[in-house]
Amino acid sequence: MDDHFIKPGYPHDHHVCLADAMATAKAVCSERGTRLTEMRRRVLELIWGGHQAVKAYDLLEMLSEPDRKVRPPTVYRALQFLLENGLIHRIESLNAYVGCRVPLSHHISQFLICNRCATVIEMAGEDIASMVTREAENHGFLIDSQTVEVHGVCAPCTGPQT
Amino acid sequence: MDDHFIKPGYPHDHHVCLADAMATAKAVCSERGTRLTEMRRRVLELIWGGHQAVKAYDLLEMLSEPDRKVRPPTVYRALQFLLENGLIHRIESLNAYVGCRVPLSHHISQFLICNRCATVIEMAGEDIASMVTREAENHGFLIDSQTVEVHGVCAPCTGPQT
DNA sequence: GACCTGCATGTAATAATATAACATAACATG
DNA sequence: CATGTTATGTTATATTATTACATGCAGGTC
Repeated sequence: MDDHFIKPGYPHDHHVCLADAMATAKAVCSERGTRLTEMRRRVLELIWGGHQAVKAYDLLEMLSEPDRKVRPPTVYRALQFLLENGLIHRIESLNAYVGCRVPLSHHISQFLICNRCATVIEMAGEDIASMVTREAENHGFLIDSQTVEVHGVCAPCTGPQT
Repeated sequence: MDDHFIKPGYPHDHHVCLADAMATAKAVCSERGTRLTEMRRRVLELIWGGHQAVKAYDLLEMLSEPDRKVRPPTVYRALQFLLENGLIHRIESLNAYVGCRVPLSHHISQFLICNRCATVIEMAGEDIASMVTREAENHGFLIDSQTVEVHGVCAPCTGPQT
């Protein structure tokens, strides 16, 4: 299998994902004139610690020191910033946050969520998105945002065969 | 427009929806040998009070009397029962619950959610569902359940024209 | 540099959503 | 009616998120 396309859930050199994500974030913010502050950078980095969705209060813990506790608003504000800038997604069915691979059209989200290993795979199903749009139009519905969340078992978790 | 197909969001004779839903629920439970108890029936009825999603704690309030307070577990248990029997859906992006129009395949949910009037329209997009399934299969992903939640503005809320 | 301004973060309190654990009641059935 | 099962009641608490107000810090302007 081509190494170039990373499949979350399979072993891979994750620090490439992380580095990529951070570089992209920097670029996006600089282009938009928004500030990727230390706190926001740390939160994004923690979320990109893997391909699992991360919970706000887990971030809180990870950010806190015994002496220096971080409080919820701090984390939620960083999350809001990252969401607004399309750098992360919220997985509604998990109340958790995951790094975005395509920080452009962030009102379209499509996820495969593994119930075993919790890995979240972001799909870029143009065809699904446009079919959803068409269906909505048939109802005279004006779309703001669309989300697809699929739960199940990812390929590595079903075993090598199948 | 044909009166026979009710469009949530448009004026209609809602007690037909309600009556339908309750009759279906009764049938489903009787067929499955599960019990539609008084509490479950009341919760379902409240949820079917309209085509908006209803929050658990709003149900709590509606069920409580000044003297006789209903507690969270009671409501959440009723909700769980109704979910398990495919009589309601949970709207993840709202933390709220809405009546199900198709109490069969309840691990496929597709909703149009109006940001203005909060009406939830359940779609039955076979084509969307199968495209999602196909896309998941391409990733070697084994589906348990799939959810589509689309936010935007429903037809009546965009005005009569458009 | 001194000063302002605006954005970012800190802090305290609390709201909103949901579950665990155990006690009691209602129901079905031999 | 005794018994096991399912449903509900009750208390406490866990989890997720926001409001409101105080403080700090980065960048521009004089």
